[in-house]
Amino acid sequence: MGRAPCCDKANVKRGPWSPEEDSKLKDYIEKHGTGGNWIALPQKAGLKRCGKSCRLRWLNYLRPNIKHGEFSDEEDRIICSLYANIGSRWSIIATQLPGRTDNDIKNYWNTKLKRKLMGLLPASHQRIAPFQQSSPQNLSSFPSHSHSSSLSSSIYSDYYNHNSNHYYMPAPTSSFTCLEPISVPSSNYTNTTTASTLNPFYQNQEPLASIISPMQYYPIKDSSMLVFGSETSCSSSDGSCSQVSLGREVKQEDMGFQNFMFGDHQNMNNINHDGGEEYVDQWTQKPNGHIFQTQQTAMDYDLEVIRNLISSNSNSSNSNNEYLSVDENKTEEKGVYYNY
DNA sequence: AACAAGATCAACCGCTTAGGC
DNA sequence: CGCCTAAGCGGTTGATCTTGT
Repeated sequence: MGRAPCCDKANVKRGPWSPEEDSKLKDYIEKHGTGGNWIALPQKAGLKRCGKSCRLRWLNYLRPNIKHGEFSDEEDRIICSLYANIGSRWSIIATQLPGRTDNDIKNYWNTKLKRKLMGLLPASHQRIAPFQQSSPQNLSSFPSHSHSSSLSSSIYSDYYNHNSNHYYMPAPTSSFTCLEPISVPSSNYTNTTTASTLNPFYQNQEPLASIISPMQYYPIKDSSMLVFGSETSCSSSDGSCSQVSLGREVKQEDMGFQNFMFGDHQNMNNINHDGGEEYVDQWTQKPNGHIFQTQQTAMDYDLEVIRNLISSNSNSSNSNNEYLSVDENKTEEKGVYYNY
């Protein structure tokens, strides 16, 4: 048999939470924790709410260290970079932004950041799908518009600030630097500690550079294995502060299309040269024991990709499928599976 | 000042996944 | 192994706030 039903929807309060309810929930959780059972919690806490609602309220609002207010340029960068790589996996993105919830990030993306990225158009035109207006040439001229918004200028500041401490791969034609401005030391990485230490922003966090786009870093001389460490910051998704590591505990679905590099040599990535175009063979071990090889071009993602994602998402109710379709254009699965 | 339109974001909905039975 | 439910997650909604006319 299964478990008891979630809640009787007819007898639960809905809508905005009152300060009294917030107080009750917060007090209860601070004293007793969630007990691993959200369904039973509201009754114990004296709340006439669905457990699901309590969970959401706690995770998105009442939980300690929740950060509200303006997103920084750095956060903007992280969000758009991750979005380019993993799509709308808000909970995963949230793990890289301590204090931010997936809901927050999702709202921010949908209401502000997306528009910033598309902000090359006047505000009065931004509701029109840009891809139906812009030629590829226009898109590729993005950097020349980079001072049109704070986001753009911050993003491109690194693009223009070429120096030996930055590894980035400006795409030959289009140059989306959301993907690029994470500073990376010039030495080859072999472990998380190195990346984290040399990137102050990522101290105590994942070395995001490796998540954003591993592909962007491989041209560094020879094989530059980027390895995820463990994540100790709270995930917005479950509030349990469990270890969330994109490299180690990422869900199966997150691994299939994202060419994350993993520690423990679970991945064996080789750089190849094929007719002048670099690509990477990636060997990704899935949780089910399969080893999954993908191939990806060196150019990886750029602004156009993000814009296409935005565009295709707005044209479809199934954003996941849309995202994957874009990804599939970039990634050629060889369809080789190895069972352990 | 009043109204409309747009922007924001908390909350809900519904689907997927994991795990108990 | 299949059924069932809780938890988790992303998409969507709608109330409220802000801005423009």
